[in-house]
Amino acid sequence: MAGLQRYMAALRLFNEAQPTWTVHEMAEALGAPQSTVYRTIRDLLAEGLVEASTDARYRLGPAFIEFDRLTRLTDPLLRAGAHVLEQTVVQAGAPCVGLLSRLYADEVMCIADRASGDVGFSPSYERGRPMPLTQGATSKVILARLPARRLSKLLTHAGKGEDAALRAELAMIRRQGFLVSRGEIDAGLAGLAAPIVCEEAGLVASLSLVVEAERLDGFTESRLVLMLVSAAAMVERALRAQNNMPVIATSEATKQSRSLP
Amino acid sequence: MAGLQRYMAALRLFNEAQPTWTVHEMAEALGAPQSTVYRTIRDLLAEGLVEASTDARYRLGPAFIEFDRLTRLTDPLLRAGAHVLEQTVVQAGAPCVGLLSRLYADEVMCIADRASGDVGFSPSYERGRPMPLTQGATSKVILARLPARRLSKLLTHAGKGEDAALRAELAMIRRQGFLVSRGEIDAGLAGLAAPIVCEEAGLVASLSLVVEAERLDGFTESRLVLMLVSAAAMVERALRAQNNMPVIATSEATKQSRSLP
DNA sequence: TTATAATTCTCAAAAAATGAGAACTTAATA
DNA sequence: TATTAAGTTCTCATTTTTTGAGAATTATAA
Repeated sequence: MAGLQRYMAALRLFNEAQPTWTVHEMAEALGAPQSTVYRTIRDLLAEGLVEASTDARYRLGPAFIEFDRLTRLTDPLLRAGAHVLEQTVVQAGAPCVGLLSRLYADEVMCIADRASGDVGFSPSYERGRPMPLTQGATSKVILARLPARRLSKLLTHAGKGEDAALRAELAMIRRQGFLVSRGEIDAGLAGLAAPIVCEEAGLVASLSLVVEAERLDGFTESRLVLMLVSAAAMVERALRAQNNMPVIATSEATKQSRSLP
Repeated sequence: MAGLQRYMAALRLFNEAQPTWTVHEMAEALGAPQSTVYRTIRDLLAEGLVEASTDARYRLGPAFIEFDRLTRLTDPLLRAGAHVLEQTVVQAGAPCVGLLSRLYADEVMCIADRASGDVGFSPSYERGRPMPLTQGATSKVILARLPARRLSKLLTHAGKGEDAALRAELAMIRRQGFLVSRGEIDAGLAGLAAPIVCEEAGLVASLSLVVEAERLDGFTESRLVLMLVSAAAMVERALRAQNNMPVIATSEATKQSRSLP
């Protein structure tokens, strides 16, 4: 393996299940000789992408925290949606976690989460954690609004190309404009999601709420869905406003977007 | 330039001041032909480290959010300190921002920040933003506790190797065990910081609070300093506890390190 | 100390990156 | 629709880097 791939293959070894690795372990996992892995690690160390732990182990380094901040400042969905996300959680008026999520490779990843002050649970969807494409309201509203070609490719890749039930469900979600699911990801929790689509930016995402399923009576469900759909529309408008002006926020751009009704 | 450096040089172009770049701009900035830059970008795209923006521009990609989460789950200082940080901010009983910070290359970077509910300011120190080594309480308490050799190297590198006043101040901080500074980073704000040192982990960091300078009367200052110093000690203990129980608890590693005094 | 593990270094062979420009795509325009 | 122009990928001979095996060196622990 060559170039960037070699380095990324090494970095991708570090995961929740095994957050620290020895050179020996990495060499085994990558099928490469130790001398090569040492060289790889040396380069990654120099860039702050990994750092030495104890006992000759290595872990991911602080550079990611720096780049994460820049991503946070840069990502159009975050810039457009962070404020709405916060409002949504506050206005939900019940213990809940709000999520902004998007496609990431062949999965869906939450890029911002915001809990109300009083939550006693933590959903599997959380900032930076890739989640399955075809499970949960958060993911499925995104799938439902994907361009046909992109969807087909993704589903095929996920081995769900022939799943007629899923296709039908996605069509239903597209008509309905939102989705509520119960216990599909976490037992006892319900997800409510609305899609966020911005053609100009080639962006399909979702705004969702996770609440305790038993607290979600019919009235609350309707109220939260209405709120979510409106909030998603606000994010869409903010995205469009962004697109009509450069990403680099000059003071003028800031003024303009603030003056929108 | 070769290997990882080439890719990182490209990624490091993306910053707060210019968060999106065209290939043409990058080629100019890197002093490389466009064909080379296109290849670099193609590789970075494939890994999710950059993504296409509008108008043939590129921005940092979502992979950093994923790695950031793993870093958050992995970093010993975060694991040991996140809870104490939250407690500290709550117990401060005044509008404030709490920070956990550490060395990062030749700078100091906050790796966790936590605002009390009622803050009306945002300090320059924030999660993921590299800050100068020699300014602000947050940075200076770290410098003060660095091993002599490391400190000299860093100061020389920063062009402050001969700064006798700084040396004297650091000696004072070392004796005192904390530092309070006013307006050194942000006008109108004060920083209070205590060092966090864990030899076993080769770690020197700081726990700090940022408050409005005018609200910081003598009594409050003493109270907050006491609290910070205690909180820092708690983080240190948590770090030591972690070190006796490696992140991956293989039975052998556990046995070995537990036998440490 | 000695032993053991961790890390860096050496070298020729193999593989990959380079740069200039041609070729191809895409989006906007006349 | 034809025509640009801009963006992106491709081609190929040359240069540069990476590779792997093991030796050499440097920490670390008994």
